[in-house]
Amino acid sequence: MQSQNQTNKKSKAEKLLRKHNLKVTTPRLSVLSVISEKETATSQPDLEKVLGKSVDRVTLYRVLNAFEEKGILHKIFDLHGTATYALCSDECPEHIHSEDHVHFTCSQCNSVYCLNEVAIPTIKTPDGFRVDAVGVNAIGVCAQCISKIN
Amino acid sequence: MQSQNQTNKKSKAEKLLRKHNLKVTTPRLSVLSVISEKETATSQPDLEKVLGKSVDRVTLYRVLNAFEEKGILHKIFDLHGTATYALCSDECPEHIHSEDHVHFTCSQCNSVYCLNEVAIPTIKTPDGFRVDAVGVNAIGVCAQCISKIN
DNA sequence: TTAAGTGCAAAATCTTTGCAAATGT
DNA sequence: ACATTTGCAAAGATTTTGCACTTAA
Repeated sequence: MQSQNQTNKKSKAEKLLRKHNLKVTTPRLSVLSVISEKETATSQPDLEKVLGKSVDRVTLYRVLNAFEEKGILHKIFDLHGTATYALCSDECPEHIHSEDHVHFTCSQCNSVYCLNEVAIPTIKTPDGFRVDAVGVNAIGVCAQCISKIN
Repeated sequence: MQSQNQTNKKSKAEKLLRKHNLKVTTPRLSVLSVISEKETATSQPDLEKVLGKSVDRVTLYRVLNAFEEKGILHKIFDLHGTATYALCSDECPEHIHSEDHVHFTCSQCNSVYCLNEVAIPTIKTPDGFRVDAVGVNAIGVCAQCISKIN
């Protein structure tokens, strides 16, 4: 069952890469694996820690950039301006990242959750501004950290 | 009239500094001057450009950090993750920056506008999450850039 | 086979830290 | 006069670039 799961994930990742004309390589699979196993967006430093020396730092930069370009991942900045990455929910058109869902950032553990279920409110901006997308970032304490605090 | 304006601004800035127990120095006044003259949040690189060599880069870092700590400025990250700074609307409590207003980021010119007038909607998060603050970031095209496009 | 991708070394940036000199109160 | 703040130099960290070697298709 565990291995079944692994297999599924692996083939999913492979399909994803092929769909975007990216060659299936070890570093790319590793990155996808780490990111898709986490519920929260993963920061670049975290990725480096988890992947260790199995993936070169420079390669990591290039893999993440490629994934972002292709619309596989989207980049969110946490409270400290550190880049974090999460799988695009469905199909992000390349180079356009609407991010039209709510991000929740935990001020304790610094995790970024993508809350796809929560609806985005409509914002009325003044003037002659055109709004293309609205991102909502809630800051607070996530369930895990709340239990730790108590 | 111009000089009258200058004088007003100057004394305003001075009061602001004194209120927060910060000494009134040339670099600090320069930074406040640049930031308060712009309608949009100013990025650190922009500040460096405008201030030139009149203010040391390291000093700029420290001035901005001090201002953020004291609640004089708040820090927003633009689409590229670059730190930008804007005056806190009223009185931010020190060290806490709820940013309880809407930010509008122009995808053309990368400017960040603080829309103090627009109300923040209430977000209902699931689970056992505790929400402390909600930030809303609208992405689109600002009035100036729209006219350029046409 | 061959174009794409990786890893290493090295450059270019960005940010922080330590300390002596300058400045505001 | 004295604590703060500044500027410089230097350390640390982050990100980018160039190029030879490797690998997937």
